[in-house]
Amino acid sequence: MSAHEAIAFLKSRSLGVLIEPEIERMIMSGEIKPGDRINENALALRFGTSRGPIREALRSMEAGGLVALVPNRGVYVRSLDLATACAIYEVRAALFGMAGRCAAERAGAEDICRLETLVAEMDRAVDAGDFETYYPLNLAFHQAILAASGNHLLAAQYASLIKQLHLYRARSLVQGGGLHVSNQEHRAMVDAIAARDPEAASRTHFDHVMRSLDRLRAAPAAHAAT
Amino acid sequence: MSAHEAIAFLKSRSLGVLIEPEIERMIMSGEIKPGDRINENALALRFGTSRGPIREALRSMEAGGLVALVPNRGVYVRSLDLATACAIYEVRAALFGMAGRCAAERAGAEDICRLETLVAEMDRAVDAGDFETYYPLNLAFHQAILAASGNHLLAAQYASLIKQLHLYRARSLVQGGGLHVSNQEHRAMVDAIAARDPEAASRTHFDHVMRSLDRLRAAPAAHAAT
DNA sequence: CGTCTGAAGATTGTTGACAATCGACAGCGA
DNA sequence: TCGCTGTCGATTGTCAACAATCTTCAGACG
Repeated sequence: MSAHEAIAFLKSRSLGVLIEPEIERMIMSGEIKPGDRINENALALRFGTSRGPIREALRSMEAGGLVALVPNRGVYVRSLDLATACAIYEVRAALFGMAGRCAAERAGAEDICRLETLVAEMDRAVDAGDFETYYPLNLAFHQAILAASGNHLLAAQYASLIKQLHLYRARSLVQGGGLHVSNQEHRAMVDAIAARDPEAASRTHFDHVMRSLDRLRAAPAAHAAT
Repeated sequence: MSAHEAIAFLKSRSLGVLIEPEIERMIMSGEIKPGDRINENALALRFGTSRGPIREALRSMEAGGLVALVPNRGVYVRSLDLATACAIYEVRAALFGMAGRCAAERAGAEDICRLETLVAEMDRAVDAGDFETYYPLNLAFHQAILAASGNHLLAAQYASLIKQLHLYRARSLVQGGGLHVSNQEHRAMVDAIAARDPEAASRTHFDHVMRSLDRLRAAPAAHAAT
């Protein structure tokens, strides 16, 4: 498969496309923080390219909501306030509800099996108090549902929202709230999918995200002014 | 206000940003058709710029799902097959359901008033058999609901999906199906919002789009192979 | 007659340089 | 001392040119 990889690498050779996920990684890892200005020259120097591909990558990321373009002043990593984060959660809830509904209608046996396995593993992690294991399992669980929905656009849009949520200043609070043990909800979700009950699946998935939104709203407004 | 406009024009001066909606218009108007290849030189010549801003605009549009980038071969106007169009409809239904729910919770009196006015006008257009009037009213009605939802992201994502749907080859069929007089559904939607009933609003809005999806699926597969 | 090879033309991907704009700072005046 | 103005450095926006790649098409070969 190394030949395939090499071909794929050569195929995807347009520096802008290659650079974009790298800049995304820099944002997600915290190397560049929300509100920071991005210097095109510095990035070009870092990646050993000219500014053209950098600008292309940034324009693509702007459409994805990760950065904001300010004319004649450069691109800034977007910084989300509470209201915007809540708006994202609402959209996310709508998408996730639909994902549950579609999964209930279309999930294959192996999809359901995988979901049940993940819930079981999360149960074990919760019992052991091992949140280090729980968190990635939780991510994998949500992604497995999106995959089971059979709707690629749905999955892509959802992933885009998750990325944007990383730009919320007080996201640690959200993550902390997310660790709120909600595996009972997860089990209800899988049960609805396994029962092929689209309505129940839609409701449980939707409510699952909306409860996170409630926790987000209830969290102390610990975001500093810019 | 001409001074303000001039200032706004100067402010937004980055050719890429200015060019992007222009290319969109060319696609929406059918000047460029789905599947067509876009020649950067031709566009640059047409707009009197160099290829740089053109490429930036295209990269942004690619993120919006209007065009597809094929390495070393150029950008193509995306062409949607039936399955992809259905996937878009599903996401659209999810978003629109959420929009109805939010509108039921947050719409102002003037929002509801506007919605009722639009439904009344559509009623009149239907009675008169004036579909030429009905169609833009229908668009305005949907947009008014998105505005009443108070969620800008929701409105933006919805608008993006509508644009993408224009790329479906047999979209005339969809539009024809859309002209299927559904003003009773519209009235039910507004009633649910006016009654401040989020659940009913969510359901009516969601079903409204899903019924369009059913019509789309039922339509004869009149799309030619590429 | 069909297929393969190779060169020509066209188009994309990328670069470095130039012009325009913005923010900061020193200097001047009240 | 405070506010205004003009200049300087830094950065963005844009361009024209170069290199690499792909497509096309003519011609040779089996």
